[in-house]
Amino acid sequence: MTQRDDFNALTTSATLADVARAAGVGESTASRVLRGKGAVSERTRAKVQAAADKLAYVPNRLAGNLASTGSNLVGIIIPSLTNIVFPDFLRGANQVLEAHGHQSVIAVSEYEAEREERLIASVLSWRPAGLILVGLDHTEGAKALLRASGTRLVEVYDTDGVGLDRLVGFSNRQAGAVAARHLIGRGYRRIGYVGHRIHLDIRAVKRFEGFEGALREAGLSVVAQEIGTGTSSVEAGREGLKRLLAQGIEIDACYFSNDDMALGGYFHCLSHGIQIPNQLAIFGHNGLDLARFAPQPLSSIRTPRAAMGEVAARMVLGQEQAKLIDIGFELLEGGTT
Amino acid sequence: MTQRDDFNALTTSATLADVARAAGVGESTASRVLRGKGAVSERTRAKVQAAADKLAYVPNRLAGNLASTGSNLVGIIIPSLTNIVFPDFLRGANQVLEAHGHQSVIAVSEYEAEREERLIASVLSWRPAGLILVGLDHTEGAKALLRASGTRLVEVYDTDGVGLDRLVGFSNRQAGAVAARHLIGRGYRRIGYVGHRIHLDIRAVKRFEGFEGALREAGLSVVAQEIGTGTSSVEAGREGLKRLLAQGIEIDACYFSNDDMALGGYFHCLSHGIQIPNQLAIFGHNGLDLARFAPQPLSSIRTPRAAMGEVAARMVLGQEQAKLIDIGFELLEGGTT
DNA sequence: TCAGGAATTGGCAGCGCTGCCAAACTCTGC
DNA sequence: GCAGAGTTTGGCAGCGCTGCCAATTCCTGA
Repeated sequence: MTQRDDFNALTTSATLADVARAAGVGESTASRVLRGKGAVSERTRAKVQAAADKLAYVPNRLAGNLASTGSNLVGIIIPSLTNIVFPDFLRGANQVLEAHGHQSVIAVSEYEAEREERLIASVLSWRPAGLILVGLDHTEGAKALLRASGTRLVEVYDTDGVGLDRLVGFSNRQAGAVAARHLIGRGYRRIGYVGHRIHLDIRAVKRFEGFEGALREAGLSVVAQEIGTGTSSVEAGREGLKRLLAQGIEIDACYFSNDDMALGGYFHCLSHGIQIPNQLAIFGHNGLDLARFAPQPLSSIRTPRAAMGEVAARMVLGQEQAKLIDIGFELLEGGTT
Repeated sequence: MTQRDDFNALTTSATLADVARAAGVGESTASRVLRGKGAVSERTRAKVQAAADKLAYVPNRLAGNLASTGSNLVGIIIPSLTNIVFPDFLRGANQVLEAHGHQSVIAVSEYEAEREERLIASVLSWRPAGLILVGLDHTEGAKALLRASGTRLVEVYDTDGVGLDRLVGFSNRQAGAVAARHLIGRGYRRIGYVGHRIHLDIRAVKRFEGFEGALREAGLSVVAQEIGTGTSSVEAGREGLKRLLAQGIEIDACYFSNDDMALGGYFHCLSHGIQIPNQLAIFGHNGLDLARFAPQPLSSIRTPRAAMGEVAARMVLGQEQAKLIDIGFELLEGGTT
């Protein structure tokens, strides 16, 4: 198994002028043919196309977009790639964008607002057709940049607040409340919570707030909680529930900051012979596919991530009238509650 | 909750010339300050910086890169976003690229070679600094494009074959063989296989080939198999194992095309009271975190996806001498075999 | 004080493409 | 055969920036 060495031989790629010369036409004619716009006779069209093929011409969009002011790039800045939910979102967005000839520039903020601001500046320097951000919380500097740029902006994942331009998502607060009411409705009264590095994941905080609020309305409260210091993961959920139970406070149900965490809790119970849901009920958030096919499907809130990506993409392309779309969520009454 | 309307007011963003004028210096001086290269006196530096800040200047990289020929974009084309392994890879790559001031343009081929070719052309039109592709199998047209472009190319995930330029990955064939030898070593003899839409996932095919080869060396063979028609998922794995067992052929171990599938199989066994590993052993591929924290950690092959992303990024930036790096994999002797 | 060299600075020609406009065709119908 | 209207074509000025080179200013030390 050896690698070849003749790749990357000096190559200067052909320009539009090269194609035009080879086809014996003017630059603008060649341009018209290759972009498929403007009237061109069939005969010249064929000539130009042949020349382009022969030269393996790849248009230079740097030049094209500079000349026509405005690119077909769409920037997408997500908080993380470790949790499948953002790739799910990307998939939906990307599908629509690609179908409309747009390309995504993706950046990852790691849940840090300052980093997000830097990334926004970086992405804006490509003069994108639009920008998609997750959540409503951005630095003042970021907001100023966005406003000054005039780029179409779509914020996603969170409708608990006011967005800057367009917005598609769901209410995390309500999702938390729905989770709480579900548990209450099933008769659970001593409810615990296991969360992850919560100070950074603002939406998880909002869910918890909504959860607590609904408990309070029912005269209840979270009787024990355990907040991890790292990102969410199956491991963190498993550890979290273990520590929560070690507190010695009796609970009959546990709400987790998301499905990864909840699955960890579920695994902990399986390992330790804790009966689900009789001894302990488990509730997550996101409705991950993988948790739906556990022996007992995880009770959770299904968030339409890919659909949200599609809507966000359509919004960013200016194909949606509404400035605000609440895409909702769905209660999954699984077998763990 | 209402959306504001004053966003996207007509804004023409400031140009370098605007900044230069506002600072009372020449364009090239302003350019030097803002790029931080070239000697500039502290006094003018401050003036220019102040002007840029005041105007909320965001450089236009379309123009910048056009002028300097060559962008700081790196194209990454992956087969899919539904399986966490590619986001894992992206995360590693993205981290290194961002640290070096590069931006990733990401596209998804859905395992279709023709689509990959289109995406390559599309990405090349941005004159990226480099390109990362998954696997070694590309259309002739794609290869021609890549060769003609002279862009630095890194192929990843597969060393069972010869790459076009740079290459980092591991041998899927060997991974399959290691899995087989592990099962054989543990005494399993009647081995089944559950796979997914295998004609598209060439690397899964290679793993299976390696697996079968190692069985053959031991005088064994796969006694029953079930290949799904869709993409890999927990559900497909669960269904697959169910159908496999329904065939009525007795097996004592099952190899799955990856961990998602294997986890599905694991869940099936839990649901149906099949003792693992006594009645049935389960082996996956990828070493997903979430499967490591199941009651019985899934036996699997851990692939260093994020590390591979980092190496690929370094290669694409020209920071690696080697043209070929086998990054290996690790046998995870879990509790399911 | 002044030559000589270093440190700064500005001007301007492109990078490859698109958009506009005028020029050159082609076709009508009379 | 020709005006008039349509269809096709080519020329060229930018888009906003960088890279080069020349011009200017600022220091040296003698």
